[in-house]
Amino acid sequence: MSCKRLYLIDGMSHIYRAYYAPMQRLSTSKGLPTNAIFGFTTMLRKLIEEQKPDYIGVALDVEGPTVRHEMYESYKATRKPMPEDLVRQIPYILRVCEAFRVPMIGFSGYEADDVIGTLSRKAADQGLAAIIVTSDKDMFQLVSDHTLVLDPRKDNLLLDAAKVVEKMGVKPEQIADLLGLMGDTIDNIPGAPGVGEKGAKELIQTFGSIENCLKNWDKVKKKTYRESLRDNAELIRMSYDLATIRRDLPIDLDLDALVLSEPDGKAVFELFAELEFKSLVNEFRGALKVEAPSAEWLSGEAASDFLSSLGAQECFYFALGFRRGIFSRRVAEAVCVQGETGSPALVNLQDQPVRDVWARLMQNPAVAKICWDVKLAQLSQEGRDIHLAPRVEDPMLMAFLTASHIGDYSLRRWALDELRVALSEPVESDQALLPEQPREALGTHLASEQDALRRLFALLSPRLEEMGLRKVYEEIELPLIPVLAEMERVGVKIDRAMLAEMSGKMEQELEQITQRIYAAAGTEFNINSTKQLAEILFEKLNLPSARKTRKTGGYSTDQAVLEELAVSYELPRLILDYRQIAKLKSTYVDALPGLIHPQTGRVHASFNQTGAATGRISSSDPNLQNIPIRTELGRLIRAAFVPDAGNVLISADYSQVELRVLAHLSGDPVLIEAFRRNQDIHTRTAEEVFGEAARQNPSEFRRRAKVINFGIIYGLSAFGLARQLGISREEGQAFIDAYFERYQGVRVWLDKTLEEARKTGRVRTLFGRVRPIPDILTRDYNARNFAERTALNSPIQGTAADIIKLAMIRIYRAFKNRGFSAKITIQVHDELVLEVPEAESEEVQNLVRHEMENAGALDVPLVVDLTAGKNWKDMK
DNA sequence: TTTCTCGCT
DNA sequence: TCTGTGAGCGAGAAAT
Repeated sequence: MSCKRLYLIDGMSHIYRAYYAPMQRLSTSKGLPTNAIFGFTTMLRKLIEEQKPDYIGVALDVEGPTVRHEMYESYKATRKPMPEDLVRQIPYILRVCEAFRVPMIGFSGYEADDVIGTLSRKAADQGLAAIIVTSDKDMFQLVSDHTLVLDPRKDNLLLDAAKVVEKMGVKPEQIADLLGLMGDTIDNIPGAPGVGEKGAKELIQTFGSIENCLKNWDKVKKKTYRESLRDNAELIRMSYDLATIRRDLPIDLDLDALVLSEPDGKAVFELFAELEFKSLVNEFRGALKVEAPSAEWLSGEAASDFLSSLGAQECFYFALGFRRGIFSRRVAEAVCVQGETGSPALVNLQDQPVRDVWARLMQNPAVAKICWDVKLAQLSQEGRDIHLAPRVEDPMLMAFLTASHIGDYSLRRWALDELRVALSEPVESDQALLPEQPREALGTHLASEQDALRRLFALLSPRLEEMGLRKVYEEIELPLIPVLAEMERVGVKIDRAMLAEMSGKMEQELEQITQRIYAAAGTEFNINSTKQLAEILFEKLNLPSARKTRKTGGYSTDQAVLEELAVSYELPRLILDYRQIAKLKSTYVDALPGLIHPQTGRVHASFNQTGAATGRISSSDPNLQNIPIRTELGRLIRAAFVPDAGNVLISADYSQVELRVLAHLSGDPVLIEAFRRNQDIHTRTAEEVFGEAARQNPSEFRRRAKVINFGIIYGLSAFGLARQLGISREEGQAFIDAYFERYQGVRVWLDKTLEEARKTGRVRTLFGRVRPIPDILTRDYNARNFAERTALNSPIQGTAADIIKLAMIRIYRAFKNRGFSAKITIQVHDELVLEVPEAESEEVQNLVRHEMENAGALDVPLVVDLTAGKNWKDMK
């Protein structure tokens, strides 16, 4: 087609389809659903890009009754009102159209269909091709030589008159007749009673139109149709009118307004940022003007004078520029600093005299040092003897505390979301930053980071206050920074030779198992590939497949599935053996030696303070919180974690800390009494729930009670409990009922916590840490259930996390105060591992026990189990 | 980059 | 009646 093309988008049809599309739930961190907005946006962009329209417009319904309602009061009466979480998205969809400069057209009293009908006719009159973008069959009646229908859901299927006949069995101009007879349940158009799709098609094909059918009703063979036509002429005519799209509304075809134009980049960027469409934001990032605050490079005396002058201020803000050192650890080499008053300035930290002044400033307790990620600032400067001393402020931790469900606490993300500032990529290299990097680019970047963190601090500090988080921030998170920094700096010693030996043995064993697997499978394949394995098991060997994977629907080959199969077949058992060894070898035995620092000879993992929404600490590079212990083979790896000569490892473990927290939070008398008497909690639960049976077979019923006790903390269902214990759902429910019968305080607390979540949208730990629960009232069944479990688990897990954090701070301070050289080296949620000079061991053990047991002040005692040893495996 | 699997509390 | 049904993490390998 050589003539210009006008694309008329049926807005309502796309909005509804986007909303109901089987896409994963999409919503912003603030809880605004965005699935329909996202779907609509994707459709719009794809259409523009692929079709390159000359003219484009979106037709939308206008609120209020239409001529069709006047015609027939039941019109669309069966249609449910627009779902509330779609209603909320409509204004944003309008903003998407606006930002992309796609005109929206509606006409009061009529529907979007009528607007499209009218504009497509006018376009045809002017020699344009009109392309109606819709998935709605009603629109087929508009198809002609100059008007086509495009269905973007069906791979851009373009329908002309011939295709309509093929699909519907009638010509485009007969579609309204067809619909008039068969009716439409969605729009509640009645049609001819007793005549459905099949009958309507036949009648129209025979008689050509509704009028002709009515005229010749007596010639119809089938009795029901004949009588329906005879008795319902009025109804049928009205139905025809309802189904007929108007093509004569008094609206102009203003082609100048419909010309496809460039999107409003800034508006698109800001809208996508607000909607948290990450990839789309990136695409439009360039459109945003970065108003880079300017900062001047100072050197020599000017730099020293500037830094000295900051010592007299109340606070200063700084952003560091990093070079990448060993294992990607960062080394600070430049900094942009701004006082509470005055302009920012840039300083090269490679200059020794300047650095000395900077080091003194960093230790000046009179001035507050404000920086995004203080622990990183600390660790990236320690090689240069620069240490941060109180007071410090860390807006990153404020961000974490005020929005712990977000999960991303990069300055970049927060500058984007809260300030609508798109930071440039960080300037980082393996070389020295200066003079490698142009001073200008580095300076601009650091200045914009510094400016962003200063503004975020101003924003987040009051928010912290409003949310009642000041105490957690000042008494837990800030004091924890130096504790974690020291853990990372000290690291842990790994016995490289021991791991090398293990690796060799495992290699041999894997080789043997591999051969047996190939023999059992009858072919060689990549055992690590779940896809290839599934093919062998379930297609080649035809073993019964139990489950599909969640995302791609492939056959699952996880442990549970293989265990099940291993009862009857050899191959799955071999795979399980292989997997265990391969996992341990690749993840631990072979990976750990590579992380030993060449200078310290130790492994320095990161302990991330913002890694878990509940307030737990996470560990990475390597993760020291998942070193094996459950299996004998895995446990051997712990023997490679050793102290330096003359030192000993001490492990201090909270006993049942989460159930004790539950006892305190719920105030349940039975639970509290059990802990006050220092009873075995699983045995006690077994006796409470199962009564006499538990005394007959204590070990079995203790096992069941243990599953229930942990299940309660995680929000277990009858189904889950049944699966875990291999019992029926009904039995599972009976156990849960029996549990709550005995622990009524727990039931009350769970209900109260859910109520709080529903009322406030958040839950809190004992110490006030907040976890927002945005999905607690959503209509999405799965999402809501998930939110409920989160709401119940977070206060428990989070309070336990608060307690051990407080204990760590107390221990750290006590060590400093009393001059011990003992160091905390690892934290595993309810366990601390310390490296201690043998001479200090006994005193330190007493100290650690005391500080840990008194960190919580719960209504039940906190109990700590202490062990010591020459490696992390053999602890006694 | 995403998916699957599996190590820990 | 059924849906899908236990929290929080990080890492390696394969597939995309």
